Amino acid sequence: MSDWMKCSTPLGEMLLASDGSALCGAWFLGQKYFPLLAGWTEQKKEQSDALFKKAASELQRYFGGQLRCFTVPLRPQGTPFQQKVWACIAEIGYGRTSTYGQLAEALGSSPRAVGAATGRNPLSLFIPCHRVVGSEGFLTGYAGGLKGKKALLKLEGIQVKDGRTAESPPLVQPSI
Amino acid sequence: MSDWMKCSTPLGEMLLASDGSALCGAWFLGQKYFPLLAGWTEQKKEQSDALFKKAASELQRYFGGQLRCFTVPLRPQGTPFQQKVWACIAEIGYGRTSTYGQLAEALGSSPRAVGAATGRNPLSLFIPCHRVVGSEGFLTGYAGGLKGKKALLKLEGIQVKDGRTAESPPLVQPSI
DNA sequence: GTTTTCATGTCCGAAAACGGCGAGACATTC
DNA sequence: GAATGTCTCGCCGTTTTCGGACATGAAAAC
Repeated sequence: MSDWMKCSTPLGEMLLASDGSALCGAWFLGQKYFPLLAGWTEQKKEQSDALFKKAASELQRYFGGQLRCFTVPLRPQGTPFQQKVWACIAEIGYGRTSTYGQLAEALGSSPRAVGAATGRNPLSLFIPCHRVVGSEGFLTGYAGGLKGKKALLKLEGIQVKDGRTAESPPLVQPSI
Repeated sequence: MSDWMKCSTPLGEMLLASDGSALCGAWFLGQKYFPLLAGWTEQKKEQSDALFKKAASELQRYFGGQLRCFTVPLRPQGTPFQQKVWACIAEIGYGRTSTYGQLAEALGSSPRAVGAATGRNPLSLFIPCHRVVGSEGFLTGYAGGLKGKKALLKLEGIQVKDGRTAESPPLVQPSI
């Protein structure tokens, strides 16, 4: 149950998906995990349109450096564990980073599992998984490519040098 | 998401479950397949109460021989295939029987698969799976015990002798 | 410094096991 | 010959099991 639209960003084209009342997908074209959603009733079309409009506008402002916190309603779909991971990631503030290990500890899970769940994030950018890096600050992976991850971190004011973030052990931090 | 109540019948105690707007479970205590339903909001309590009242009353009249067709709204939960099987079973009229094989043929499936789905019927009595017997009329199985199945068939006017129904090849028949 | 080795939790796909059956093949009775 | 009984095998949807694959990290070995 989903409507979708394309939307272009400095990192390449994205696909936005809505379930009628909230954003449930934001993928880079051609990224690895790309669930195809099915089923769709005409009636939700209008609400989706409004949603997309807002999402696209927020993206634009984000990339312009004029927005630090998304307000589109989000409803990512996944397993209970994945939802928990994504919820944790959502709390990492703009310009901040956290590590797979830290998230794992907070969740009483393992870094590996967190990594896997992070990789399935259906809401690139909106759920800021680009703010999650390896324990030593290495970027390790991103749906939009490591170059994309680097660009995003730089946009948010985080130095990336030699493939890793500058500040040694990054900290979790609630958003403003 | 379900509220429930106990209810006693000549075949033993039953548990009735509601999802707030329809009956979604009617199990004999201690039967094999007994899905535990979770989650429940207070607000649906009242509707459920009315539902249960009606269900219990219909059961009583059914056992008294004064009711041949249940009218409580049903919403059994199961896989698509199970739903189809249960829908088929629901069409076997009072005092009639069908076989696993006949149902299988009607569904383009196999007797074995139909048997399995029948065994998971969450709405004993309301979905009259006691009217489904083996190809030779043998009773083969029932959540409330074979004795219960026999008693129900007898109540509906079907002879059971030597563990099998009298009329040789039973027929499918729409309810009145 | 590196590199290797291992432990880890979760998810996914494939494969196997399991039924509230039935039909056909035989053997065994009258 | 029937009429009965036992056996085997096919049937097909579900459930269970198992084996990898991972956007990791910590410790041990060079």
